[in-house]
Amino acid sequence: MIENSQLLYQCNDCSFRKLSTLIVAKEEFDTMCRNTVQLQFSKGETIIKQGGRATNLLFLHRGVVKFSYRYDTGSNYIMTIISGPKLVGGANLFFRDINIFSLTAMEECEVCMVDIEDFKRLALSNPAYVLAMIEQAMEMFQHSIFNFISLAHNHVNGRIATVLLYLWDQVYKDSAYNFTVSRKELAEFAACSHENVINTLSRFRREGLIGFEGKKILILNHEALTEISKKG
Amino acid sequence: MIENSQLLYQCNDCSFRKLSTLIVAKEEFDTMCRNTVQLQFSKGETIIKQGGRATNLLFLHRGVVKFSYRYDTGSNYIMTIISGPKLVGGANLFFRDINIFSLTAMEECEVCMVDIEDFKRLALSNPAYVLAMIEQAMEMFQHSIFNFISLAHNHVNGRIATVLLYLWDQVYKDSAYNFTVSRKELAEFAACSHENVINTLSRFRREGLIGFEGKKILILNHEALTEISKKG
DNA sequence: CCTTAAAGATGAAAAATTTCATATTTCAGG
DNA sequence: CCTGAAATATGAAATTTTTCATCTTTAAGG
Repeated sequence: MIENSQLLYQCNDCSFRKLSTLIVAKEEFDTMCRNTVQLQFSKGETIIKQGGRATNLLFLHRGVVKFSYRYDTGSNYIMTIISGPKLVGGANLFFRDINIFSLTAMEECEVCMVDIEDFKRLALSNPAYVLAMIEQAMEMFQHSIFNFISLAHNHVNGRIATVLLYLWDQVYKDSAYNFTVSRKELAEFAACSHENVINTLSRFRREGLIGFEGKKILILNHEALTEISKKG
Repeated sequence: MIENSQLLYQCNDCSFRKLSTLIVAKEEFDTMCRNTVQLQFSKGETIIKQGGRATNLLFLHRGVVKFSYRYDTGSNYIMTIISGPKLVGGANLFFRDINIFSLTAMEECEVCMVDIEDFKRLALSNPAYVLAMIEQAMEMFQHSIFNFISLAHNHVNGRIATVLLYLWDQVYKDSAYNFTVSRKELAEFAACSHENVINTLSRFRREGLIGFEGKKILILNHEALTEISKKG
């Protein structure tokens, strides 16, 4: 457990700790966390910077973050968006020294940064723990892959439908946050121009597939969108 | 070691065994392989079928294979192409029961199929071995990711350049095989129509960037192609 | 409350891409 | 050697997508 009087919340409530201590002893887990820091990030803040050193394993307690890749030309591509509580940093943190992507808070986020060496120390004495953590990280990866497949196969229509459904079903459903991703971010996620996103969203709204409530996006016809996501 | 008088080749020469026994004892490795089978696949044969059960860890000794995803509509997308010797099946085999992709031989292939339960048994007693294997599998994954990023960001020009360079640098260079991927397969890899591949390859040839030698594709101007891969 | 910047919206022109029609080449099998 | 299927090639029409110009709305700061 983290020894700090100014903790944002108590480690007893931590879902990462609960999950981990199903496999490793509480004492072992708390030893791993002796260099761990709890951090808070506001909307738009960079948590991990592309090109920087990967020295921590990251657990997202609360909030929504995006993984993005930036080109020399300045354009961005969003690989995936996820909400906590979830282990992040399997793909780009586990076994690479340098971060491939940036990680940016899309909502107020609470994060624990575990020292990667402390994690490896525990991992080497607990093979089952490694397997469980990798499985966690893979889950996130698999979602990105299906998004990529949609990208490779579908036209913008289908790509935007896929992205909307993913965000609705996997990220914002049952979450305290509103589904309020900007058109520009949706464009970076669906890999098209932001004008195309704006047009497509307008059309989806005219057709009654989605609705707007202020900045919030609502899925009104899940089946029809699923159909578009698959076929078009 | 596999006890079989009709082995395609001897386990003493196996690079998977050499790599593994840097970390685990020879006896442990050979115990893991007691249910392992050596198999040979001809060009076009399916090694692993999308939707089928994932019961084996796969080591590609020799040959070239493609990972592909098939839609209900019948269209294919090639996720990546790799050449042996390499561990395959990290992403779709390690921690999923059902294969997400198909694996198809693009050349004569020699493969060892290790029972996943036998692997897990060894893994649970050797955490360092898990880490090493995951790292192997991640390497392959990272290549797919950069290909996906090119897909998301570039026009067909750049995507085809990226794919050609990847195949030339990572798959066919220093290999006994010829770079003879069909236009249709290149299209499935670069996510565009095969006509577009044909046109683009013709243009690249006219501009002296690539050359054909029978069915074989040659990269003539690596720098120029790299430029296109980055900027276009 | 005003000002300004950013986000959202719309339509037309330009560019990229796919589809389709058609032709040629290659290659395996009878 | 012939034949048919598959791969390669080419060009034009149709479609999709981006780019650009312009405008409105929203949100934040002074």
